Amino acid sequence: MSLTVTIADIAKKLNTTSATVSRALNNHPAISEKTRKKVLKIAEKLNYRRNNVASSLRLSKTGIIGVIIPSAEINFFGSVVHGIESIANMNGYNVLIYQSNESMEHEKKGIETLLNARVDGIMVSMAKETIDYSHFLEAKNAKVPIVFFDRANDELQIDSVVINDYKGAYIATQHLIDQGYKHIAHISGPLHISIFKARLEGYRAALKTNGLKYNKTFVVPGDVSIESGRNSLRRLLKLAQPPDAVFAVEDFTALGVIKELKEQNICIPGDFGVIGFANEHFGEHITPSLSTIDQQTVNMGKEAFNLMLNLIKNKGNKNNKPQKITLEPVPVFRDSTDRL
Amino acid sequence: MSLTVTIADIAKKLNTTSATVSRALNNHPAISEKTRKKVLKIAEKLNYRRNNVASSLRLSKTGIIGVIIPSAEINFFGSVVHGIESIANMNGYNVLIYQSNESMEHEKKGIETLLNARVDGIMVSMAKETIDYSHFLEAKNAKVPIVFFDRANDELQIDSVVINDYKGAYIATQHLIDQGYKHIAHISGPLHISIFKARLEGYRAALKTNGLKYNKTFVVPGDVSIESGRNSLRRLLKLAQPPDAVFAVEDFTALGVIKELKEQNICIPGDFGVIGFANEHFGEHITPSLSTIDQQTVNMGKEAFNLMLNLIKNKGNKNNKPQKITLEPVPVFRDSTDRL
DNA sequence: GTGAAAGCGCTAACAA
DNA sequence: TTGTTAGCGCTTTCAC
Repeated sequence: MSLTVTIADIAKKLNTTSATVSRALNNHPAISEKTRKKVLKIAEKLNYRRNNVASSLRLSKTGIIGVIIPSAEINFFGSVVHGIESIANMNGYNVLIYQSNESMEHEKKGIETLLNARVDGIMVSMAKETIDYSHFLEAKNAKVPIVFFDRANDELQIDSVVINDYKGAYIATQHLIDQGYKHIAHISGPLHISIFKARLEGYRAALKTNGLKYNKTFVVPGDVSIESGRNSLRRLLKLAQPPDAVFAVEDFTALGVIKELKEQNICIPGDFGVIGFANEHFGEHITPSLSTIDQQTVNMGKEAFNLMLNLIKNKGNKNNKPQKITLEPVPVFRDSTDRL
Repeated sequence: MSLTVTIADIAKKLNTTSATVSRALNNHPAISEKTRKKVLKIAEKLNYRRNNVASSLRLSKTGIIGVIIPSAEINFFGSVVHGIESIANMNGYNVLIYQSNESMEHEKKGIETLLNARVDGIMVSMAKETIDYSHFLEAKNAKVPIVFFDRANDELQIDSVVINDYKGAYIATQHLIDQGYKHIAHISGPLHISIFKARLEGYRAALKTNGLKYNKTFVVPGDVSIESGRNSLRRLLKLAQPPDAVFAVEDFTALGVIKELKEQNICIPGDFGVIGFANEHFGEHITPSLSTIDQQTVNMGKEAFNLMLNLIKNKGNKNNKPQKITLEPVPVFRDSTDRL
């Protein structure tokens, strides 16, 4: 008994050729119903399974989409991948995951690996560390469609799906103002990543609209982590005129802020308001529960995959300017800002 | 300019043959340093990239490991995948993810897809729904190595990595006893899943060892969710003689218990102790922080991959009986049980 | 509607 | 050390 059954084996059994069998299995129009049935029957009987590797080589397409994310352990990315996968499978694509661990080197290696694997497209949410973009351009040069989601870079002329971070930040800041907080600080993320920059701008815009003056010392650069939340808050509290609320660039930072405030016995939301960004699962369960901005993760994955599908079908429409889909942020207000 | 550079292109430039180029690129011993250097230089210059699809077809191996998980959105699985990936990449393998969404049908389709993709091995954590195992046997018949992690089935003669759930439950229960709780209840999971059954048994054993009598009304069947934690606790508190502690089958259930206790103004851990299982991320951040049993997720992924590597190297050693690695549960005691 | 033949890009046995 | 040759399994053009 041979380990792998090929179309040649089926052909032999039927005194026909591989070509006919291939056509039968692929529902080619020019095939008689009779032989199609015969082929299918034998295929079933021999437990035939198409060798997609051979097929891929012949067709120059693998039906695999590579996805590069910073970490599978962060809810947000797991959730976006979920969205991507659900719709990818419906369209006959498989998803190959590569984790960058927030490292640019890993990310470069990921692109390299995926290109070698001849994936039909690459979807990326950039690592925090990434400051050089040559690897993305390499994919582009290799004519492999590429799409960013969430952590994108606008200058690369690459399609992307993001949420309206500016608006989300604006809403978050406005909410703090509405709740009566007067001195609102912001702990930012790495500003070379456009979403983090946009959040800073949304924060500033909300201050301006409300006639609050923008105070440079109230913006502390962080790196999107619990620790950076803690440290940043400590710095803020040392100011001569400390803030009474923080809009943190994302939830883990906000969590660090809350932990530090609790340790210093500062009452949330009474004396200090905190709002994050991302709607990570834990926010619902901590005390006080965390106000935040939801990013429509599953939807983001689906939209990103749709962009990918377009690129694949249109063979990378280089004439058009890059598509950018912007999803609406969804406010999720909970206890950490609720002082009215 | 050709879209893809092949070894033939390189060979032409150097007036040599594909064979030589291939050898040079793969560091074959029988190649002169001189030609190796020349080849590498041209390859670099032409931006050559090996076509792994062709290579896979020739070598009958893809360097891809398929992983089937119930959902990428659950911390636990994201974390195990993280472990698998880290060590897989170190060994030159890539990881193809497939989500079953807890559905047996999806799981079957996943196996089918991965077999067609000619992955070098398949790693699975079974869907809750799965009651028929023919698809796993199909992979086995196709001589594709297969390994279970966490949600395994012992009867299939398939290698697996699990943690010692019995012992974990025993430790959790013993801890509650050590903290002076006298009336310990258990909210269980669906008992047809063996890990949940093992936890119930561990709980009973600990009671017995400590001379506490087993009270049937103290075991409430749940379904692994926050709501089931809440409801079960309400039921328990209505008993004539209510418990003063709960060992919950996993963390989300425990979270439901804590939420309900807080609403009823019952003091944790003073009046009531709570311990969970799984060490989900949120447990560290809620108030009071949740005592639990850690399952060594990343380690589990690594061990599972090592089993896979062995199977691949030994070409599925059918003589030996299946390997089963049992990891030790790691107690994580926090505030929710700390009343001494 | 079916068959013959070529070739996707790579690697390896064999020969030189 | 290098070249020749064959073939992995599939699909497709061209002929009949």
